Amino acid sequence: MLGPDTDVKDGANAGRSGQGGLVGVRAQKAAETADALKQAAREQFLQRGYLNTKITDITAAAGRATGSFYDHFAGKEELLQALLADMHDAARQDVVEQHPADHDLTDPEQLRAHLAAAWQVMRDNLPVMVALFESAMMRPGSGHAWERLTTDTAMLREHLERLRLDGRSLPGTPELVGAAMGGMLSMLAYALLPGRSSENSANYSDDEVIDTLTALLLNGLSGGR
Amino acid sequence: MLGPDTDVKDGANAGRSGQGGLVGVRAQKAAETADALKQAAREQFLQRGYLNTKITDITAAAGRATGSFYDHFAGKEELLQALLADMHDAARQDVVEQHPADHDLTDPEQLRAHLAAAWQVMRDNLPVMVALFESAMMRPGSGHAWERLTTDTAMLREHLERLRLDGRSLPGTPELVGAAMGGMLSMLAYALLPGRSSENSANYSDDEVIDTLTALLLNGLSGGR
DNA sequence: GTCTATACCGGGATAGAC
DNA sequence: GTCTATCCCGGTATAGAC
Repeated sequence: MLGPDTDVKDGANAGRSGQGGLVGVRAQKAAETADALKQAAREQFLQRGYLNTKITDITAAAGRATGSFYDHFAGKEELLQALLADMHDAARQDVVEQHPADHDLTDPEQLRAHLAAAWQVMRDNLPVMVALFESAMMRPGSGHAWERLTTDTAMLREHLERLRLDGRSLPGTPELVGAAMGGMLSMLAYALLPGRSSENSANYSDDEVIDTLTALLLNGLSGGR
Repeated sequence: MLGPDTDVKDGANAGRSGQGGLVGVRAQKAAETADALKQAAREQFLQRGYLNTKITDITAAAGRATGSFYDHFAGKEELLQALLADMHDAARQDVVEQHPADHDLTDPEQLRAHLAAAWQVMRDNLPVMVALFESAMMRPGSGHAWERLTTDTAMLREHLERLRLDGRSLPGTPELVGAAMGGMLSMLAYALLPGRSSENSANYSDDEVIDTLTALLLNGLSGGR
């Protein structure tokens, strides 16, 4: 459970070594190392944070030598991009297939479903989320933070624009409202999700958080009255 | 406009140098240097971010030598604490005097006033806010982020608790709702405030932001209907 | 492909002259 | 009190052996 599996998986391919199939045994081992590094990076990012994680932390956790890192990635930044790409690949189909017909964020069930989905995505990809969060927070005034906020809430914004087209009046521009909602969501996620429940003083279940956000965003503090 | 004023202000006191009054001329010069360093730090934190700012950036901006820094502060962290203390001192009376009688966040005017006040405080103390934000974001899972979120929204939480005592039903626990609101606010502030308007793609006036947040928090997406 | 060993550098922190 | 000069460490990145 500690390190990623280091056992060689190319047994089927390695019956005759040296000769090598078209794929290449070495290439497979290389891919394994790259994967091990990525997996170790995820663990480390979550535990120490992205900025605090040193290259040596990653290689050590992966059980590889320091120098090996640079055989696969140019640096920490590039590794993060790779993780991001993996995440997108994995998320692509999910999003597409379960994002069907109507969108009305005014409907309690739909709003809740959207919030829950977003929350789940963040939970499932915490290491990457944390890393992106930190790297975006790094340059105030550069617009990076705002950029992330708007791109991450693109889907949300579309729904809000649809609402507006349907003649509903929004609290503000779809962009700003979406950013506000997204900021709220990601800030809470960053504050609550990464903590091991024992140590963290806050003890809210996912359901409780999502229920609260749904109620707040749906009817505000006045509770619809 | 570049560096802080280096002209000596103790002219009234320095008529006879060497002898020295009870205050001490050197002590005054020292205080000036400390102030210059703090002021320079604020500028640098805002421009480069807290984590990116090197000691040498601060001393250079203050027009002092590197070594001088350590005659006044043990390190960057301690400097930040000093800035924080200054901010609290300055903010103390303002908060106390203009925070009178009734609190009903359900009242549009009062909610707006509270949001506007919070926004203004953040704007007025951007460098410190940015620094605290970054340093809190640094250790995921440590609870630091959650801690900041809850302490920063202590006042908000109290108001919410009062609401609840008055029999109003809230979207969730005061703590969680307050954290959500605070997260939304600080995230937006971090994303919007530090940008020089020209470069940043987002161009929202303070009023527009506050109006939007007021409407969103008051009645939610459904707009009270 | 992966290792060990090491060069290299940014930046924090200190010593001692002025 | 402040400066200059320097030490020193953590951490990145590379070279070359295996």
